[in-house]
Amino acid sequence: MAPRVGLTPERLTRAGAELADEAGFEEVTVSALARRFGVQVASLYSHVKNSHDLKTRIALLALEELADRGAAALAGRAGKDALAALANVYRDYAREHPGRYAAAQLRLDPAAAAASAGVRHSQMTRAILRGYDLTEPDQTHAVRLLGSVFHGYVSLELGGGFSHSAPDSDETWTRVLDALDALLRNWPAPRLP
Amino acid sequence: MAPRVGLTPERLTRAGAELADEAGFEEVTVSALARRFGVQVASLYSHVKNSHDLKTRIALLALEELADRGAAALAGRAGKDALAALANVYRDYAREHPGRYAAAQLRLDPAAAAASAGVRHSQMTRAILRGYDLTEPDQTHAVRLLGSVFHGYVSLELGGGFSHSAPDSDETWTRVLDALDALLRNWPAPRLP
DNA sequence: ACACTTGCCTAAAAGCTTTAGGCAAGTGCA
DNA sequence: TGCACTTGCCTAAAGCTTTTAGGCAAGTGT
Repeated sequence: MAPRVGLTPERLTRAGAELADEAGFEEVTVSALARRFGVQVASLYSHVKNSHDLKTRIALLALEELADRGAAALAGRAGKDALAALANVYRDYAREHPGRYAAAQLRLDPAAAAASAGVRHSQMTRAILRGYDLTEPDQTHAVRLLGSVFHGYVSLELGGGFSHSAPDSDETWTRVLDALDALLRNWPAPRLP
Repeated sequence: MAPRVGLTPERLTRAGAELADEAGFEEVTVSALARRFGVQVASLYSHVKNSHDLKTRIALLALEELADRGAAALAGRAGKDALAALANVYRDYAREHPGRYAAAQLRLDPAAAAASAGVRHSQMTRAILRGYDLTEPDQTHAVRLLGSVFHGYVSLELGGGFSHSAPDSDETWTRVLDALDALLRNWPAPRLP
């Protein structure tokens, strides 16, 4: 055995993300990761504080990757084009990397959350809304709605909620994007009680 | 110690649900439950197949409770009234019982899923759509959209995504419901490419 | 009163987490 | 080149969770 394998927090995080995609995020464990590197379990504790720390790092990696993809997809697009592009980033990422996507759903403590790419995500959604005519408080409402739909749809679809029933989930997805576009172009005023 | 505590699968499931709400669904463990009943760990294995079985039972309980509340809330309501009532059932349940709500998100194997209250949930959402003018394929699209928004919003809100930023999440929630109502009253035709 | 069922017990193996302390492979500096 | 120093991975060990196997005695039915 090579005396030094070259462990680093970054390599552990990447390997953990791969393991999550292959076996599911719940299977990501310090032991499993050590096994994967052919190394004793205790060795990982020099690079990672504990199991929770490892999972948090994977979550932060996933959020960064998602934000990077989102930024790339948004470049040069506006309006419905931009809306669909960002939405597809989330959906495609979740399908390609289900374990990482699950990791991104991890509840982060406030410290980690502040240092995460979470802000970039809401900024990207807000950027999309520049193509529509919404004033300030409504923009925030719309950001939250879009976030809810993207996350909710992807998460239900990944859980198998839409499989085995017609029509096809792809068709619903395009119709949902049509509907959101229509809604944003015609955002309703607050309803008086 | 009383020689027989009176364990049953039902009591274990209920106690597990309470534990989930108090400590979080990840803390629900056969050991913790045994501790709570003042009983040896191995004793639980006569009533519950294994850890996964226990969690599945809690998930099924939560789905049933949610469906019951939904049915009660929907009785005698239609249109936007019904929409808001069902939506609030999800949101309120998640706030009152965060652990149970997390349990309801558990990936069920197809067997358990078929025996779950999942069908009642989509039927209730479909019932709401009777107050709007949608024909068949669009109804399914709308059911999926509503499910996504309800689940997505509640889950982001529970994760703290909307706290510590103005405006208040309650306000966004009512505006989101207004928006969904408007959207359903004005459901867009498929956009031709 | 009897056998029978069954509820909870003890025992034990196996896996994951985490801490403490050690040795030797690399690194820096004279 | 040789030395001290850092640090990467190791062994050891304790604690907790899961799960199976087998046992005794509290209830149940006849």
